[in-house]
Amino acid sequence: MSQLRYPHLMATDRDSVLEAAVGILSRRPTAHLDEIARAAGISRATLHRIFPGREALILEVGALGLRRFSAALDTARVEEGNAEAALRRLVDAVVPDAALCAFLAGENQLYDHEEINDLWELQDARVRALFLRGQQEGVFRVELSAAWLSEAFFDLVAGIGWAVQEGRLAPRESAFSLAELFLGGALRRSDTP
Amino acid sequence: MSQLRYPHLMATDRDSVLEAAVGILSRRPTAHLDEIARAAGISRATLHRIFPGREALILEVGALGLRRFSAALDTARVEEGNAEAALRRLVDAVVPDAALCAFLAGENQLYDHEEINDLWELQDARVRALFLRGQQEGVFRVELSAAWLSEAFFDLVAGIGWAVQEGRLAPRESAFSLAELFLGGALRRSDTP
DNA sequence: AAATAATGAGACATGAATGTCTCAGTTGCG
DNA sequence: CGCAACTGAGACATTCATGTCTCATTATTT
Repeated sequence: MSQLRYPHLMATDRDSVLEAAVGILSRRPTAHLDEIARAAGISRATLHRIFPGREALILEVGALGLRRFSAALDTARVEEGNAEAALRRLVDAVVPDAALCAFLAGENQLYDHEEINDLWELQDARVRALFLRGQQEGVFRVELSAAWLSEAFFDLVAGIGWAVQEGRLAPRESAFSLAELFLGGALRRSDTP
Repeated sequence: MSQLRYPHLMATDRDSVLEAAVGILSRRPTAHLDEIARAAGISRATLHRIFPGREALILEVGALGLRRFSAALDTARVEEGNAEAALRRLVDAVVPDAALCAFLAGENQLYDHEEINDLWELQDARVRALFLRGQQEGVFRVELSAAWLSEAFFDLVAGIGWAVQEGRLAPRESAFSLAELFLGGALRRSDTP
């Protein structure tokens, strides 16, 4: 196989196909391989040469999403400093891959794959830990469980991904909109703490 | 057909099947009809007798979701009184049907059906109008667009539906968690306005 | 209790998406 | 220039969900 020959080039090639696939799959998870191949600018035959089949493709999309999300957590250094600042850094880091996260959130078929599941659990735990830490530091509200804060955060990231992809939200506004709504809520306040 | 014979009984029967279908479809939109039939406690043959086919079933699930959501908007009287109070009423009214809304949010296949699309647009406009009114009244933040507030609200409703369905959130906490996070955000505040 | 209707189980055909193959055209590299 | 690898287009078989049908069983009504 060629990926053994040109590992680096092949990796970016695979990733570019995967990103094209996300663009289609995040909207319609049942899209035909034909459509995905066309979106990636390659033929169905080549798509099959890169990924053994649909299942493998979906799996790799999930793996890519988790890699990106993991990298975003690293970039944002979520374990360091003030919890609110850490979350804002996470928002900035994750917004570019929001579409990928939207796919992850909606695709529960991946959850019977052990390796993917473990990796997801790992990243999810990091996010939950961030909220728990923030609650202990008195930064985040304690009336809302850390699990729900984490869940809601993912939901809104996915929502950002969908909204941007369908042109309902300007990409430049996305990070601000996500951070402000999630952290500050919808209510107007006279004094900003 | 029997629905002509016992219109009322048949309606509730249909709805109960549809609700069972939502339980499966909101998680896995590609679930086989076999699985849906078993979840509804009927055979695949009977499922076919009630709904001509998969497409018809999906369509009716969407229509049910929109009926419920429309009814929730009516029940909450979203056009009346203080916008914040109206939204809190809406949360209470919509939470019982959160799973249905989660399906609606994720199912973009319905959007090429004119009747469904129009009905959806109507309800969506009511929600947007609520946020716009709230902004004009000085209740909701103006830095976030009404469109995004509406989008985010749907995302969180869907998230509530998923979380409850998968046991990650207690049903009794769901309305509180949704309203508090959406309205107040994740940040702890010294004074509650 | 008899008759009628509804249901469930299963067989069967159909169609669509997938997986596999071949071959001609293209690109890239020596 | 020539060779090797890669790609795209298409044909083909296969698989599987769907749609349709029949028949025995159950329930419902009269």
